[in-house]
Amino acid sequence: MGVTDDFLRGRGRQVLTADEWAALEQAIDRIETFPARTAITRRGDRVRESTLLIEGAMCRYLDARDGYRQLLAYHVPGDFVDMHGYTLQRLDHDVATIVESRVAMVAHGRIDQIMRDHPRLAKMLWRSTLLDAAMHREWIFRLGRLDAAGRVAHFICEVHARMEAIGRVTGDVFALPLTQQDIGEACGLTSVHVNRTLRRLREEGVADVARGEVRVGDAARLARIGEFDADYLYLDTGPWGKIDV
Amino acid sequence: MGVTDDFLRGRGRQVLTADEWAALEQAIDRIETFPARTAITRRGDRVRESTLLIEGAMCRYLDARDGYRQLLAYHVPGDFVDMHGYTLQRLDHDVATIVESRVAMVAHGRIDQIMRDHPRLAKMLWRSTLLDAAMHREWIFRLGRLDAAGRVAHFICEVHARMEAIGRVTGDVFALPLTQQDIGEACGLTSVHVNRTLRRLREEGVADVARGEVRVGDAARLARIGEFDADYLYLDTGPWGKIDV
DNA sequence: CGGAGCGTTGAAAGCCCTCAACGTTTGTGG
DNA sequence: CCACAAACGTTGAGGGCTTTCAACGCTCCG
Repeated sequence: MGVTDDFLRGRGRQVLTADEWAALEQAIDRIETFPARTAITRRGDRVRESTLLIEGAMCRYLDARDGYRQLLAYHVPGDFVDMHGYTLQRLDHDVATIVESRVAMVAHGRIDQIMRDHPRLAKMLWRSTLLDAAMHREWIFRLGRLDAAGRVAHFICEVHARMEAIGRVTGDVFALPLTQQDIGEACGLTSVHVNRTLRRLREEGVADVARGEVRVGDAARLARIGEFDADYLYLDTGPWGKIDV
Repeated sequence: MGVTDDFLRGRGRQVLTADEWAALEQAIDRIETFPARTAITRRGDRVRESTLLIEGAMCRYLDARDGYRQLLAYHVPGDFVDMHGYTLQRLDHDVATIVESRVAMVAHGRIDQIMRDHPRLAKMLWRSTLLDAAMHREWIFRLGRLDAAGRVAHFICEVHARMEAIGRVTGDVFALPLTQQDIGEACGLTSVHVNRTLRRLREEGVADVARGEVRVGDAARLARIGEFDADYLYLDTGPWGKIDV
């Protein structure tokens, strides 16, 4: 059982052929550990390898002129953080750790090999980038159509579902090592308003976000506030989408 | 010169091998025409083919509880509108035409063949979905960090750049067959406020949006208002990203 | 020519931001 | 182990941007 096990966990982990499994494991060049709050890649950088998050938490963001930033994605263990860099070559945003994180580095040359020799596996990597896009779409919806409570609730719901999928929810509690400022940057809100919003959610028994943890008090209500439907995470179909190439 | 020529135009159109060209052309099952304002696919639908927009304008969107919708993407000729459906199988959003549109239908079975036999071509299709994701990210930024004028300006800049790339800008004018309501749905604004915002942009000579057309008066100023940088469209690297598989 | 959809404008209300101050937690070095 | 500083969290007041509500003009098409 190698590090790619994380990539498959919670994604259905259907049968990999021995060949495919080996190709995925061998694609990993090395494991690296980055400290908390560290930028891994900058917008415009040419990238020659992609990173699979094994342990920790990471994010992607764009900077605005006024110094604030907009989070684009939040990453949990098992996520390919910048697989899109394989084909696009240059990143259009920054990538950073939230807490100390262990990541597997995958050289793009290895992915070329997978593209040539393992079309099913290639399709799975493609799929991981499409899930990113699906989450992006839901973030657009969140920012465009929901009010502060809805945005925060939607964000919590998403992370909850994804943490659940990788077995990192204990009871109704899961880790969310973000400051209120971070949550604001994800939801297009100021940290002050995030504070007020979290207080309301807490007072109403919907969710308690504090000290890097979330305790979900009323998941159904939280989902309703955030107009959340986990469909877009495609948790049911697994990494292969039940089809063959 | 077949219909896929559109797909390649403005994307750099590097050399395709004769085989790859043929595979792409043969992947097209048929051409269909849909009337204006018609939903092509609904959220949750299982899809077995993808659509390449040849002529017209299309969009993708999510519905909110209150009846309003949030646009997720705007599509111009040459865009693969739902290539992600190939791997995800089921759509997480609706797809519709804006005006009457001619589209090429590509059966997913044909893409399976391309995955097996034409890794370079497969990588180009993958790439097209990654460009979608890059645009999604920029939409997140737009909604999360910009005010009304910034959002509208950013949106206009994006469409301008993409229309330019496919040779559909004449002077400083290009087609944008959207109502103010549509623009609001793209930018997370009400149509009333879009109206006021467009008036201001018009009065200041920055851009004139009316009667389904945009006349860009001051592109530099427009880009500054929208904090727009076309990097994320990857117009320079072309469909192949200058690498080989 | 009539109607429906779209565009335009004004007034008032609401949500979120800004600014400011203070309390709390965390981490670090003496 | 304590002290201190820095970052984070909390709360209040006031202001601004956008929404809501409403009315009316315009355009286009049947």
